[in-house]
Amino acid sequence: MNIEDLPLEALDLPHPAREELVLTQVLFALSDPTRLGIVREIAAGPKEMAACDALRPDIPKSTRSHMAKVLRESGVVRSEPHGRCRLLRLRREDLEARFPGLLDAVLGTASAPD
Amino acid sequence: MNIEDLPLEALDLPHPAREELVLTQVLFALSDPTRLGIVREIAAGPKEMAACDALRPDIPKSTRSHMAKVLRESGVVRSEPHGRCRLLRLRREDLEARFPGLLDAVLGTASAPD
DNA sequence: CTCATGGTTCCAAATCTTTCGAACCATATC
DNA sequence: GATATGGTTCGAAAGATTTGGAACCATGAG
Repeated sequence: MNIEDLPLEALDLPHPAREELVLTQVLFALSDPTRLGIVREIAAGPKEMAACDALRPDIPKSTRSHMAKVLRESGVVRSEPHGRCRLLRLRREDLEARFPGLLDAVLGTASAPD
Repeated sequence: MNIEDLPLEALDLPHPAREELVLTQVLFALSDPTRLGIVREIAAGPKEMAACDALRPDIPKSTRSHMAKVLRESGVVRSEPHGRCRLLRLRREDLEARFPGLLDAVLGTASAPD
């Protein structure tokens, strides 16, 4: 059974359903360089929050958590418990369904100097 | 001679050059419902600021001007003097060159309820 | 069970954005 | 030239977002 098939309620933090995604909120979530950096990092596959370079240096826990929250609440990312860590997964299919081509366009752009 | 061919310095307000466009700034400019509304309105062709529905109701001049400014400074829009008015023009080619597919993806989405 | 780790929540401070009045500027029309 | 119109700029107030410390929670490892 795949995590995608679980009802969203099964996860311990609230995630918007696909139909609830709002374009302006998604654009806002992606409009911050650090958050966009996280998204780029998990584009190739899910990644533990603790392993994200964009979150690592010396950023306090609460700040990192807040960044993940903005991505989660906008529906860009799914955050699932994974042992002691949290796995961040890009909600590719949901985003593609609601906003076709958007993610590819955003990720397709060379990352520097954003 | 086309406005597109003029050096940016020829316009009375500063516009970033194509190479200077920054993805996160563009996304931020588009992440506000009113500003996105303006962009949708000028997607089919340039439009006078004064004719934009998104700006019309009872919004004070200074507020409207500020909204146009955010779009202009991020490079989403070119604002050219046009008689007494100002013509807003979507910087399609520049955006397409820097962020291929982004604008289509953003505009392709049904506008409601964003 | 105990501890370390990774993360969340709550809260307050700092920062950034938005809003809008007032003053001002430019163009078009009379 | 005078006036009306559409817009900019400035500055201040209101509102949102971001940052980070402290307390807390859950899981995995010992």
